[in-house]
Amino acid sequence: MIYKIGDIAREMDVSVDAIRYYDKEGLMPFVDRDKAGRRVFKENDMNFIEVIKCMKQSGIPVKEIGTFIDWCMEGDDTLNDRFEFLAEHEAKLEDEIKNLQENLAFLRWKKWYYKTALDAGTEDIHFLPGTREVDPNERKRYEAELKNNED
Amino acid sequence: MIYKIGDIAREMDVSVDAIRYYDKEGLMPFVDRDKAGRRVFKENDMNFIEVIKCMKQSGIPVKEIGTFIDWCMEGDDTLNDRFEFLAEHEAKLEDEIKNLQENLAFLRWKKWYYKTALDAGTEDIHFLPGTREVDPNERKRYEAELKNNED
DNA sequence: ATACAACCTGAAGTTAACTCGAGGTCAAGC
DNA sequence: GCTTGACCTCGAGTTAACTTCAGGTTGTAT
Repeated sequence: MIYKIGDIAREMDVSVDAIRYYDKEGLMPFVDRDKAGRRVFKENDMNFIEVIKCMKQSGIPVKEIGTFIDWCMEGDDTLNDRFEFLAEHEAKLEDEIKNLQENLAFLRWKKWYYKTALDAGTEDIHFLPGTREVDPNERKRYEAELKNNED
Repeated sequence: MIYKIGDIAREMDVSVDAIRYYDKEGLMPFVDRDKAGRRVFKENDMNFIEVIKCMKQSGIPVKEIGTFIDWCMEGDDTLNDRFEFLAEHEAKLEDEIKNLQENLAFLRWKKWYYKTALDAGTEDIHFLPGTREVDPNERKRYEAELKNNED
């Protein structure tokens, strides 16, 4: 089975132009061409495409992915480099996920803040009396309500 | 308690220039100035700073954060807009986290791939005999090993 | 046979989010 | 009184990752 650039773009969920850009930046040294000069991707190339897609989505810059792919082309001498690269980015991704989960918790508390304000018809319910300053205890009130709903 | 731009930069973990940029882009209409023209952040401003930090880290573009902050300045008429904004980004963030977790799982399988290759001294152990094409069964072998280690 | 969609290249353009440089103000410490 | 560090503005420069444009080739369906 072979694939054309459009198939790859669909598979990676990016534009055809983006694929050409990746290729130009050295992410696809494995790609063949047909006699008209069109890119032809083989079945085994899909392993690389999967790797590139994953790394892109994980926020690894194109140049770094290029380094990794270069190593893949060089053979067994670079096995350790590749392993360390992955281990490093595994750790980074773990951190990022943890951070995003904290951000998500924060967004949820703010959502509660606005839901309750909306129910009351005004944000005043969260302010210190007579001011427009947020009562520092409101967050605790939310956390308590959260715990309460865990039954 | 009041804070200066350097304090805010440290708190948000970005450069002082970045804070000035955010301000210029309309993210900080609440900030006061001292008589020398220096930015002065009040205790209540820290609520906004927290929101901005969270949204930035969640990947929300500066312009969109600006829209949200504008709504905050406008009062109770925009409560619903703000609630919907948060609900929308909550959903996006949930999706992104799910996606990153899948990417993390993929990175881990690739790490296993290279660890085993490293132990064997060659990537050949993952190739179909006589080729340089990855054996499609290798991933299943990894998954099986994963399950096995769950004891 | 001709239209059309899908592919190609090279070069220029775009956008977001900073970053840097030049030139200046101000308060505190020596 | 003078230096130093933290702040200021304005405007230009940078970078990554595409995107768009102009002009051209192919293979297939009507």
